[in-house]
Amino acid sequence: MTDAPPLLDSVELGAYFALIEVAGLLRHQVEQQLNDVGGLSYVQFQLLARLALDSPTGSGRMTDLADGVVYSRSGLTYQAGLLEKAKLVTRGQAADDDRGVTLTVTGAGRALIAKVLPGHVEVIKDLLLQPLTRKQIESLFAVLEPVRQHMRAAPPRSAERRRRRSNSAT
Amino acid sequence: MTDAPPLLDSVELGAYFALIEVAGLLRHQVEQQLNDVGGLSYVQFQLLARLALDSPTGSGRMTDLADGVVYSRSGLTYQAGLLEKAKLVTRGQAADDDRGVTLTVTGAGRALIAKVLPGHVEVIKDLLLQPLTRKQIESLFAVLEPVRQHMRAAPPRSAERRRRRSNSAT
DNA sequence: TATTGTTATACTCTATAACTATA
DNA sequence: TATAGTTATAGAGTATAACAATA
Repeated sequence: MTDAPPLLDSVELGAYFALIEVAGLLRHQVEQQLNDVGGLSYVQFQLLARLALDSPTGSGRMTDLADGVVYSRSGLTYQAGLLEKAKLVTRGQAADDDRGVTLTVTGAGRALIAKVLPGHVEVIKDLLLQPLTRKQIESLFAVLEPVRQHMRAAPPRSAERRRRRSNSAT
Repeated sequence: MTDAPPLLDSVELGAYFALIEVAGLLRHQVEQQLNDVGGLSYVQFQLLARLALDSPTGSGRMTDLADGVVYSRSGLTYQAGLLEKAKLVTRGQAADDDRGVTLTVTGAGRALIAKVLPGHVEVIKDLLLQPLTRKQIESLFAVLEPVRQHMRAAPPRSAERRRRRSNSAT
Protein backbone atom coordinates (compact mmCIF):
# COMPACT_ATOMS: atom_id res chain seq x y z
CA MET A 1 0.00 0.00 0.00
CA THR A 2 1.84 3.08 -1.19
CA ASP A 3 0.34 6.24 0.14
CA ALA A 4 -2.23 8.11 -1.89
CA PRO A 5 -0.76 9.55 -5.09
CA PRO A 6 -3.99 10.72 -6.73
CA LEU A 7 -4.23 13.91 -4.67
CA LEU A 8 -4.89 17.38 -5.94
CA ASP A 9 -2.43 20.14 -6.57
CA SER A 10 -2.74 23.42 -4.73
CA VAL A 11 -4.75 25.18 -7.40
CA GLU A 12 -7.31 22.40 -7.66
CA LEU A 13 -7.52 22.16 -3.92
CA GLY A 14 -7.80 25.91 -3.61
CA ALA A 15 -10.59 26.08 -6.16
CA TYR A 16 -12.50 23.33 -4.41
CA PHE A 17 -12.14 24.70 -0.90
CA ALA A 18 -12.89 28.24 -1.99
CA LEU A 19 -15.97 27.06 -3.80
CA ILE A 20 -17.32 25.23 -0.79
CA GLU A 21 -16.52 27.98 1.63
CA VAL A 22 -17.76 30.85 -0.50
CA ALA A 23 -20.99 29.10 -1.37
CA GLY A 24 -21.51 28.06 2.23
CA LEU A 25 -21.03 31.51 3.65
CA LEU A 26 -23.08 33.11 0.93
CA ARG A 27 -25.92 30.71 1.42
CA HIS A 28 -25.79 31.16 5.15
CA GLN A 29 -26.09 34.92 4.86
CA VAL A 30 -28.80 34.73 2.26
CA GLU A 31 -30.71 32.26 4.36
CA GLN A 32 -30.63 34.62 7.26
CA GLN A 33 -31.93 37.52 5.22
CA LEU A 34 -34.71 35.39 3.75
CA ASN A 35 -35.72 34.17 7.13
CA ASP A 36 -35.60 37.57 8.77
CA VAL A 37 -37.56 39.35 6.08
CA GLY A 38 -39.90 36.66 4.83
CA GLY A 39 -39.75 33.72 7.18
CA LEU A 40 -38.49 31.59 4.32
CA SER A 41 -35.84 28.91 4.20
CA TYR A 42 -33.60 28.85 1.20
CA VAL A 43 -35.32 25.85 -0.30
CA GLN A 44 -38.69 27.47 0.11
CA PHE A 45 -37.41 30.58 -1.56
CA GLN A 46 -36.03 28.58 -4.45
CA LEU A 47 -39.33 26.84 -4.98
CA LEU A 48 -41.31 30.04 -4.83
CA ALA A 49 -38.86 31.87 -7.06
CA ARG A 50 -38.97 29.16 -9.67
CA LEU A 51 -42.70 29.32 -9.84
CA ALA A 52 -43.03 33.07 -9.67
CA LEU A 53 -40.06 34.06 -11.79
CA ASP A 54 -39.19 31.20 -14.11
CA SER A 55 -42.56 29.80 -15.01
CA PRO A 56 -44.88 31.85 -17.21
CA THR A 57 -47.91 30.12 -15.70
CA GLY A 58 -46.70 30.28 -12.12
CA SER A 59 -47.06 26.54 -11.92
CA GLY A 60 -44.82 23.54 -11.83
CA ARG A 61 -44.90 19.83 -11.48
CA MET A 62 -43.54 18.28 -8.31
CA THR A 63 -41.05 16.07 -10.08
CA ASP A 64 -39.69 18.94 -12.11
CA LEU A 65 -39.36 21.11 -9.05
CA ALA A 66 -37.52 18.42 -7.21
CA ASP A 67 -34.65 18.50 -9.66
CA GLY A 68 -32.08 21.03 -8.61
CA VAL A 69 -33.87 22.21 -5.52
CA VAL A 70 -34.49 19.35 -3.17
CA TYR A 71 -32.76 16.05 -2.76
CA SER A 72 -35.54 13.68 -1.85
CA ARG A 73 -39.18 13.34 -2.83
CA SER A 74 -40.41 13.41 0.70
CA GLY A 75 -38.40 16.54 1.27
CA LEU A 76 -40.26 18.27 -1.49
CA THR A 77 -43.61 17.09 -0.17
CA TYR A 78 -42.66 18.47 3.20
CA GLN A 79 -41.67 21.85 1.83
CA ALA A 80 -44.69 22.04 -0.45
CA GLY A 81 -46.84 21.35 2.57
CA LEU A 82 -45.30 24.23 4.46
CA LEU A 83 -45.74 26.59 1.54
CA GLU A 84 -49.33 25.52 1.11
CA LYS A 85 -50.07 25.97 4.78
CA ALA A 86 -48.67 29.47 4.52
CA LYS A 87 -50.99 30.15 1.54
CA LEU A 88 -48.02 30.85 -0.69
CA VAL A 89 -48.85 28.07 -3.13
CA THR A 90 -51.79 25.87 -3.99
CA ARG A 91 -51.74 22.22 -4.92
CA GLY A 92 -53.73 20.85 -7.82
CA GLN A 93 -54.02 17.94 -10.21
CA ALA A 94 -51.64 17.96 -13.13
CA ALA A 95 -53.37 18.41 -16.47
CA ASP A 96 -52.16 15.40 -18.37
CA ASP A 97 -51.12 12.94 -15.69
CA ASP A 98 -53.61 12.04 -13.00
CA ARG A 99 -50.87 11.02 -10.62
CA GLY A 100 -49.18 14.34 -10.96
CA VAL A 101 -49.42 17.28 -8.62
CA THR A 102 -48.98 20.85 -9.72
CA LEU A 103 -47.82 23.64 -7.50
CA THR A 104 -49.00 27.16 -8.26
CA VAL A 105 -47.86 30.40 -6.66
CA THR A 106 -50.56 32.48 -5.13
CA GLY A 107 -50.69 36.25 -5.11
CA ALA A 108 -49.36 36.17 -1.59
CA GLY A 109 -46.50 34.04 -2.79
CA ARG A 110 -45.61 36.51 -5.50
CA ALA A 111 -45.89 39.36 -3.07
CA LEU A 112 -43.56 37.65 -0.64
CA ILE A 113 -40.97 37.04 -3.32
CA ALA A 114 -41.18 40.67 -4.33
CA LYS A 115 -40.79 41.71 -0.74
CA VAL A 116 -37.79 39.54 -0.15
CA LEU A 117 -35.97 39.96 -3.43
CA PRO A 118 -34.33 43.37 -3.01
CA GLY A 119 -32.59 42.38 0.19
CA HIS A 120 -31.68 39.08 -1.32
CA VAL A 121 -30.02 40.79 -4.25
CA GLU A 122 -28.29 43.15 -1.89
CA VAL A 123 -26.64 40.31 -0.02
CA ILE A 124 -25.44 38.75 -3.25
CA LYS A 125 -24.01 42.03 -4.42
CA ASP A 126 -22.31 42.85 -1.17
CA LEU A 127 -20.87 39.45 -0.51
CA LEU A 128 -20.26 37.86 -3.86
CA LEU A 129 -20.22 40.45 -6.61
CA GLN A 130 -18.74 43.51 -4.99
CA PRO A 131 -15.12 42.38 -4.84
CA LEU A 132 -15.16 41.19 -8.44
CA THR A 133 -14.66 42.97 -11.72
CA ARG A 134 -17.14 42.54 -14.49
CA LYS A 135 -14.72 40.28 -16.27
CA GLN A 136 -14.35 38.11 -13.24
CA ILE A 137 -18.07 37.75 -12.87
CA GLU A 138 -18.32 36.70 -16.47
CA SER A 139 -15.47 34.32 -15.97
CA LEU A 140 -17.10 32.81 -12.91
CA PHE A 141 -20.25 32.19 -14.84
CA ALA A 142 -18.36 30.81 -17.82
CA VAL A 143 -16.54 28.31 -15.66
CA LEU A 144 -19.39 27.21 -13.44
CA GLU A 145 -21.94 26.81 -16.16
CA PRO A 146 -20.30 23.81 -17.84
CA VAL A 147 -19.80 22.25 -14.42
CA ARG A 148 -23.47 22.59 -13.74
CA GLN A 149 -24.31 21.03 -17.08
CA HIS A 150 -21.94 18.22 -16.33
CA MET A 151 -23.43 17.58 -12.92
CA ARG A 152 -26.92 17.57 -14.28
CA ALA A 153 -25.95 15.18 -17.03
CA ALA A 154 -24.85 12.59 -14.48
CA PRO A 155 -27.77 13.21 -12.18
CA PRO A 156 -27.07 12.42 -8.57
CA ARG A 157 -30.64 12.56 -7.41
CA SER A 158 -32.13 10.65 -10.27
CA ALA A 159 -29.70 7.87 -9.54
CA GLU A 160 -31.05 7.74 -6.05
CA ARG A 161 -34.54 7.86 -7.37
CA ARG A 162 -34.50 4.49 -9.03
CA ARG A 163 -31.91 2.96 -6.76
CA ARG A 164 -32.31 -0.77 -6.39
CA ARG A 165 -35.70 -1.19 -7.88
CA SER A 166 -35.41 -4.18 -10.12
CA ASN A 167 -33.88 -6.34 -7.43
CA SER A 168 -33.50 -9.78 -8.92
CA ALA A 169 -32.70 -11.37 -5.56
CA THR A 170 -36.30 -11.19 -4.39
CA MET B 1 -43.04 52.54 -4.29
CA THR B 2 -41.65 51.80 -7.73
CA ASP B 3 -40.94 48.17 -8.29
CA ALA B 4 -37.49 46.80 -7.64
CA PRO B 5 -34.89 48.26 -9.98
CA PRO B 6 -31.76 46.97 -8.23
CA LEU B 7 -31.96 43.50 -9.74
CA LEU B 8 -29.17 41.53 -11.33
CA ASP B 9 -28.40 41.05 -14.96
CA SER B 10 -28.35 37.58 -16.44
CA VAL B 11 -24.63 37.02 -16.03
CA GLU B 12 -24.64 38.00 -12.38
CA LEU B 13 -27.69 35.91 -11.77
CA GLY B 14 -26.21 33.02 -13.67
CA ALA B 15 -22.98 33.17 -11.72
CA TYR B 16 -24.84 33.24 -8.43
CA PHE B 17 -27.23 30.42 -9.22
CA ALA B 18 -24.54 28.27 -10.75
CA LEU B 19 -22.37 28.80 -7.70
CA ILE B 20 -25.08 27.75 -5.30
CA GLU B 21 -26.18 24.79 -7.35
CA VAL B 22 -22.73 23.49 -8.15
CA ALA B 23 -21.52 23.81 -4.60
CA GLY B 24 -24.69 22.24 -3.28
CA LEU B 25 -24.55 19.23 -5.54
CA LEU B 26 -20.85 18.79 -5.01
CA ARG B 27 -21.18 18.95 -1.28
CA HIS B 28 -24.07 16.54 -1.33
CA GLN B 29 -22.11 13.97 -3.28
CA VAL B 30 -19.02 14.43 -1.19
CA GLU B 31 -21.06 14.12 1.96
CA GLN B 32 -22.44 10.83 0.77
CA GLN B 33 -19.03 9.44 -0.02
CA LEU B 34 -17.66 10.54 3.34
CA ASN B 35 -20.55 9.02 5.16
CA ASP B 36 -20.48 5.77 3.22
CA VAL B 37 -16.78 5.21 3.55
CA GLY B 38 -15.99 6.76 6.89
CA GLY B 39 -19.23 7.53 8.67
CA LEU B 40 -18.30 11.20 8.65
CA SER B 41 -20.36 14.27 8.07
CA TYR B 42 -18.79 17.02 6.03
CA VAL B 43 -18.20 19.20 9.04
CA GLN B 44 -16.53 16.37 10.87
CA PHE B 45 -14.34 15.72 7.88
CA GLN B 46 -13.36 19.35 7.70
CA LEU B 47 -12.39 19.42 11.34
CA LEU B 48 -10.38 16.24 11.11
CA ALA B 49 -8.74 17.30 7.88
CA ARG B 50 -7.71 20.63 9.31
CA LEU B 51 -6.06 18.98 12.24
CA ALA B 52 -4.49 16.13 10.33
CA LEU B 53 -3.47 17.96 7.18
CA ASP B 54 -3.13 21.64 7.95
CA SER B 55 -1.69 21.62 11.42
CA PRO B 56 1.88 20.44 11.93
CA THR B 57 1.08 19.44 15.50
CA GLY B 58 -2.25 17.83 14.73
CA SER B 59 -3.85 20.16 17.22
CA GLY B 60 -6.05 23.17 17.12
CA ARG B 61 -7.88 25.53 19.39
CA MET B 62 -11.68 25.40 19.45
CA THR B 63 -12.10 29.04 18.57
CA ASP B 64 -9.75 28.79 15.62
CA LEU B 65 -11.46 25.69 14.36
CA ALA B 66 -14.83 27.33 14.56
CA ASP B 67 -13.90 29.91 11.97
CA GLY B 68 -14.76 28.70 8.51
CA VAL B 69 -16.10 25.36 9.55
CA VAL B 70 -19.00 25.73 11.91
CA TYR B 71 -21.42 28.52 12.45
CA SER B 72 -22.06 28.44 16.17
CA ARG B 73 -19.98 27.65 19.22
CA SER B 74 -22.32 25.03 20.47
CA GLY B 75 -22.25 23.41 17.08
CA LEU B 76 -18.53 22.97 17.37
CA THR B 77 -18.80 21.57 20.87
CA TYR B 78 -21.33 19.10 19.57
CA GLN B 79 -19.16 17.98 16.69
CA ALA B 80 -16.06 17.83 18.85
CA GLY B 81 -18.00 15.64 21.22
CA LEU B 82 -18.91 13.24 18.46
CA LEU B 83 -15.36 13.07 17.20
CA GLU B 84 -14.08 12.48 20.72
CA LYS B 85 -16.61 9.75 21.34
CA ALA B 86 -15.44 8.08 18.14
CA LYS B 87 -11.83 8.28 19.39
CA LEU B 88 -10.84 10.37 16.42
CA VAL B 89 -9.70 13.33 18.49
CA THR B 90 -8.79 14.04 22.08
CA ARG B 91 -9.60 17.12 24.07
CA GLY B 92 -7.05 18.84 26.25
CA GLN B 93 -6.20 22.10 27.97
CA ALA B 94 -4.72 24.80 25.82
CA ALA B 95 -1.13 25.59 26.69
CA ASP B 96 -1.30 29.30 27.33
CA ASP B 97 -4.93 29.97 28.14
CA ASP B 98 -6.56 27.97 30.87
CA ARG B 99 -10.00 28.57 29.42
CA GLY B 100 -8.97 27.18 26.08
CA VAL B 101 -9.55 23.70 24.77
CA THR B 102 -7.32 22.02 22.25
CA LEU B 103 -8.40 19.32 19.88
CA THR B 104 -5.82 16.79 18.73
CA VAL B 105 -6.21 14.15 16.06
CA THR B 106 -5.55 10.62 17.16
CA GLY B 107 -3.92 7.93 15.09
CA ALA B 108 -7.34 6.58 14.34
CA GLY B 109 -8.37 10.01 13.15
CA ARG B 110 -5.43 10.22 10.80
CA ALA B 111 -6.12 6.73 9.56
CA LEU B 112 -9.71 7.57 8.85
CA ILE B 113 -8.78 10.65 6.90
CA ALA B 114 -6.32 8.61 4.88
CA LYS B 115 -8.98 6.02 4.25
CA VAL B 116 -11.53 8.53 3.12
CA LEU B 117 -9.36 10.91 1.15
CA PRO B 118 -8.88 9.03 -2.13
CA GLY B 119 -12.58 8.65 -2.71
CA HIS B 120 -13.13 12.21 -1.66
CA VAL B 121 -10.65 13.44 -4.23
CA GLU B 122 -12.21 11.19 -6.81
CA VAL B 123 -15.60 12.82 -6.35
CA ILE B 124 -14.11 16.26 -6.69
CA LYS B 125 -12.28 15.29 -9.84
CA ASP B 126 -15.24 13.60 -11.44
CA LEU B 127 -17.81 16.18 -10.59
CA LEU B 128 -16.00 19.48 -10.45
CA LEU B 129 -12.66 19.28 -12.19
CA GLN B 130 -13.23 16.89 -15.02
CA PRO B 131 -15.24 19.17 -17.32
CA LEU B 132 -12.80 22.04 -16.87
CA THR B 133 -9.54 22.92 -18.57
CA ARG B 134 -6.52 23.73 -16.52
CA LYS B 135 -7.01 27.38 -17.34
CA GLN B 136 -10.55 27.30 -16.14
CA ILE B 137 -9.56 25.71 -12.88
CA GLU B 138 -6.97 28.40 -12.36
CA SER B 139 -9.53 31.00 -13.26
CA LEU B 140 -12.05 29.56 -10.82
CA PHE B 141 -9.52 29.75 -8.06
CA ALA B 142 -8.43 33.23 -9.04
CA VAL B 143 -11.98 34.52 -8.92
CA LEU B 144 -13.16 32.77 -5.79
CA GLU B 145 -10.13 33.51 -3.70
CA PRO B 146 -10.71 37.27 -3.44
CA VAL B 147 -14.35 36.59 -2.68
CA ARG B 148 -13.33 34.38 0.15
CA GLN B 149 -10.98 37.01 1.47
CA HIS B 150 -13.71 39.57 1.23
CA MET B 151 -16.19 37.40 3.08
CA ARG B 152 -13.72 36.67 5.81
CA ALA B 153 -12.91 40.33 6.17
CA ALA B 154 -16.52 41.12 7.00
CA PRO B 155 -16.96 38.08 9.17
CA PRO B 156 -20.48 36.81 9.47
CA ARG B 157 -19.87 34.47 12.37
CA SER B 158 -17.64 36.74 14.35
CA ALA B 159 -20.31 39.39 14.11
CA GLU B 160 -22.70 36.96 15.65
CA ARG B 161 -20.15 36.06 18.22
CA ARG B 162 -19.95 39.41 19.85
CA ARG B 163 -23.44 40.47 18.98
CA ARG B 164 -24.69 43.07 21.42
CA ARG B 165 -22.09 42.64 24.07
CA SER B 166 -20.89 46.08 24.99
CA ASN B 167 -24.36 47.37 25.46
CA SER B 168 -23.95 50.98 26.47
CA ALA B 169 -27.52 51.12 27.78
CA THR B 170 -26.60 49.05 30.81
C1' DT C 1 -44.41 -3.44 -13.41
C1' DA C 2 -42.79 1.44 -13.05
C1' DT C 3 -43.74 6.01 -11.60
C1' DT C 4 -45.92 9.90 -8.82
C1' DG C 5 -46.57 11.57 -4.62
C1' DT C 6 -47.68 11.09 0.47
C1' DT C 7 -47.05 9.50 5.18
C1' DA C 8 -44.73 8.01 9.36
C1' DT C 9 -40.73 7.90 11.60
C1' DA C 10 -36.18 8.53 13.09
C1' DC C 11 -32.14 11.07 13.02
C1' DT C 12 -28.73 14.75 12.34
C1' DC C 13 -27.59 19.22 12.66
C1' DT C 14 -28.02 23.92 14.19
C1' DA C 15 -29.12 27.74 17.14
C1' DT C 16 -30.40 30.11 21.57
C1' DA C 17 -29.88 31.11 26.08
C1' DA C 18 -28.20 30.19 30.51
C1' DC C 19 -24.20 28.90 32.95
C1' DT C 20 -19.15 28.12 34.66
C1' DA C 21 -14.54 29.41 34.72
C1' DT C 22 -10.68 32.00 33.48
C1' DA C 23 -8.37 36.74 31.61
C1' DT D 1 -16.39 43.03 32.30
C1' DA D 2 -15.25 40.12 28.33
C1' DT D 3 -14.02 35.75 26.45
C1' DA D 4 -13.77 30.30 26.03
C1' DG D 5 -16.36 26.60 26.14
C1' DT D 6 -20.31 23.54 27.73
C1' DT D 7 -25.05 22.25 28.50
C1' DA D 8 -29.96 21.84 27.82
C1' DT D 9 -33.36 22.32 24.83
C1' DA D 10 -36.04 23.15 21.00
C1' DG D 11 -36.74 23.31 16.12
C1' DA D 12 -35.91 22.72 11.17
C1' DG D 13 -34.64 19.79 7.60
C1' DT D 14 -33.64 15.40 5.47
C1' DA D 15 -33.83 10.60 4.34
C1' DT D 16 -35.87 5.87 4.47
C1' DA D 17 -39.26 2.72 3.79
C1' DA D 18 -43.91 1.46 3.29
C1' DC D 19 -47.94 2.71 0.98
C1' DA D 20 -51.85 4.17 -2.49
C1' DA D 21 -53.05 5.39 -6.99
C1' DT D 22 -52.32 5.94 -11.76
C1' DA D 23 -49.61 4.79 -16.44
